[in-house]
Amino acid sequence: MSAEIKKFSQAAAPVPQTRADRLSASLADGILGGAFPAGMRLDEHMLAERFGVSRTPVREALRQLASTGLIEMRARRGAFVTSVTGETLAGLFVAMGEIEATCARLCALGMNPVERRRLKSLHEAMGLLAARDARAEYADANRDMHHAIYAGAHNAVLFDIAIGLRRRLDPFRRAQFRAPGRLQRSHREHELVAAAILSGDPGGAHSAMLDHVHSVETAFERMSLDQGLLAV
Amino acid sequence: MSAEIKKFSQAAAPVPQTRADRLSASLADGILGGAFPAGMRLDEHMLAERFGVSRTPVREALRQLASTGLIEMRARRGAFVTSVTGETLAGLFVAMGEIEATCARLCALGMNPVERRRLKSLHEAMGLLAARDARAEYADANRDMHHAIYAGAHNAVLFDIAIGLRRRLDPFRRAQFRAPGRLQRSHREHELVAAAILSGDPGGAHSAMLDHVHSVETAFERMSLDQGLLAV
DNA sequence: CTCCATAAAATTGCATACATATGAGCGAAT
DNA sequence: ATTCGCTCATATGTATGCAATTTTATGGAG
Repeated sequence: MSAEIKKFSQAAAPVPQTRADRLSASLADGILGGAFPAGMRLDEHMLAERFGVSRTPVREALRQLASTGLIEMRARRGAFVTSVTGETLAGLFVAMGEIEATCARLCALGMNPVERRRLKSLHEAMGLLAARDARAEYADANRDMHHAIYAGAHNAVLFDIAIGLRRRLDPFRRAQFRAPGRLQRSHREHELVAAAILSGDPGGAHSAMLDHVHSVETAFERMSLDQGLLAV
Repeated sequence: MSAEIKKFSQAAAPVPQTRADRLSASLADGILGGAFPAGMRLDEHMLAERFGVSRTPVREALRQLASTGLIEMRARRGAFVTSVTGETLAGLFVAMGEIEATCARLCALGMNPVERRRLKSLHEAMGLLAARDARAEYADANRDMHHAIYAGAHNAVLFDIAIGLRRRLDPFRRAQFRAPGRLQRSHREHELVAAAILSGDPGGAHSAMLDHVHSVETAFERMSLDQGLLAV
């Protein structure tokens, strides 16, 4: 898989060589992991001291992160962790669903035999994981499956867009697999998507994927309501 | 329109306040205008001297441009103007078509009466321009029309993606309206898109928009073959 | 007590200087 | 003649210092 990602991805360097790149990755982890909560002001001096570097690579890392949507920069006012309101989150889910549905449609139209076989075996492996209720492994396989669909669309631009959206949504997706019975339901939805793609049904793949992402969003909303994750 | 853009757009500042922002805009213009040809190495010292600033804002502008796909940065090797091969250009057109088709579909599902009326009047005005063969004005109105469709999807993420793609394709779209009869044909295609949206036919809007973008791509390919624009 | 104006502090923006890696050029050995 | 390896110039990466702007604090007037 990593070869495919590397082939398509334009921006991200495989091994971050410069301090700014490493910082960018660390900051992204910190934001996604919750160390830097939404809305927090990211002071350049503080970050420089915290990571033991000067302000220059910090500034470049911030510029880089701003382009991913993780932070927001306002001239002469500093960088802020993007505060995700319920509205923007819903917008992200809708966009993700549309992009993934588009990829699925293109997969149904143009996946080659090798890609189809891989998609099928991935899906079947996930069935076993779902039966065992192996959540962590299922989540990993789920990521691979979705990436395979992005790649199967055979379009570098859509691939990058999809990867970027997924990165932004990742922190909010993590919780949803904890819902009871979610794995099995996710797998049933995948079944519809995979079947439509493998049988060459573009319209079916499109709507099946839309349904799936909508279901993920709903599962997330339930979890967030239960746990009070979102202050909407 | 500008209010709508401002409302949805996240990143771009309306008035570039910092030198890095101004530089970023200037460099983008230079690249899109042909002053910096594809594949050219963008030397930081050269740019700093050329624009009368230090390397620091130049570097920040380059980072910003890298995220738009206009240039490509390799660690310790410098920045290069992205060389658009025929393949990547085709990928851009496909992605643009899919995104625009998705927006059109969402428009058909959710445009409000005000937006519908505006879309209709924009389309009708373009009919007059096409009849007069007023190419420059038609191109402007065409941009407004497509922007109205992006906005009508009611999704900030998709809006930003669509605007970004359009920016990247802009230099290649300019020529296509010079093809004889292109305006009239473009307007007939718009007719199908607008009718489907206004009648609330999501599937029809989707496919009509896909057809339209494909037609734009074809027109561009003819022009570029005639003029030898692309060294494929 | 509230509000506004002014000034001080803090933070970002920019410039300059230094460190380090890349790649071109040259020379020697095979 | 070709290739390998070394040296050195050049360009990028990083650090630091100064300037400009924003924000906060403070003092006085209403």
